[in-house]
Amino acid sequence: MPGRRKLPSRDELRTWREFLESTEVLRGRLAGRLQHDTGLSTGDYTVLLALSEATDRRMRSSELAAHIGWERSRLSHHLGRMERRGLIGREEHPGDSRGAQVVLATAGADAFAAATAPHLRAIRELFVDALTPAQLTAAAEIAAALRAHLQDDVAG
Amino acid sequence: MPGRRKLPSRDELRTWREFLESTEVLRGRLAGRLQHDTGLSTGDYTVLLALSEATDRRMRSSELAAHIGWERSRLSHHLGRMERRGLIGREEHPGDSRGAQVVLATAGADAFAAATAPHLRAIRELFVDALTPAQLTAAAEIAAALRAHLQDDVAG
DNA sequence: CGCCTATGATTGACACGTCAACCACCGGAG
DNA sequence: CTCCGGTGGTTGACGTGTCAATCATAGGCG
Repeated sequence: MPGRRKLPSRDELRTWREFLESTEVLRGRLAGRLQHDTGLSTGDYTVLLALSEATDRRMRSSELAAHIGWERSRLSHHLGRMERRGLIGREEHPGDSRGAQVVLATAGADAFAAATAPHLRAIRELFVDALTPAQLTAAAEIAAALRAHLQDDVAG
Repeated sequence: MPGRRKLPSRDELRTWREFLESTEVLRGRLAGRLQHDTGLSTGDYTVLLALSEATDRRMRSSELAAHIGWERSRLSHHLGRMERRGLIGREEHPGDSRGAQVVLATAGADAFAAATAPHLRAIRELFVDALTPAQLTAAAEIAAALRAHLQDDVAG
């Protein structure tokens, strides 16, 4: 089936490059703003958000990893850095001494509380405000289509 | 102006999160495929592409940085790694001893030649094929809108 | 010519991510 | 009880990215 092996057209490629580049710039700009305004990285924010919403503000490490979609190793490294800064703590899991509990520290809760409004505002300013309502809808559809397609790609 | 300070709605936020996440997965999948198939990172590919298209297959370092939109420091680090692997070489610029010329090495040209078809095919399979023609057009428009908006954000 | 600033490029420190190896503990089979 | 595979989690090595500092030369000006 020769059709299956066709390479992308010039236009498709240009679309890809511009899509790639603009989303990369967007991501970087948002990260820079968060870092500058609040001293947190987007990774920090993701972890703190998950812990804030967890019952008792603590979560098993692998549970946390699954919840935010990170590899365990990545999370472990990141938690190490966050622990050094006093944002989170680690405690032994009662009943399974392999396990670790990640607990939201006071400094972490404070940092998250201070960060959330500016961060959401930045998302609105840099992403939502950039697009028309129709484009925003299209973005959601594209995201869904990509997710579904990439899912299939892994499975089959 | 209270309107200006409004936070994104739940739907807007969900769109943002899914957009962010799906593009991240896409990027990672493409990078993994390129790495696996050809031993090159996306950064390697970007640099090699630019050098391949340059007259005489060489380019001034800062020129290259501007062309691919990288910071000079980032490029310098990356070139160091690529030079170690024999993909590129560095020569003194004739007429400006501050300058460095980056030259495409034979190994680099070969690696790029071998990588381009698989990479383009991966872009088609993972990105182009995931979207309907209408969605692809929408993606191009979104990219353009984001680029324009982020441009303004820096300027004004 | 000798100074001075701007520019081209590199470096070092550090955050972040992936991969593979590893360690410790759990729980079941013999 | 002992062995053993599976699971939870960490570690080390290394590639990648950013920021700030540094260094050398270019090029103009006195």
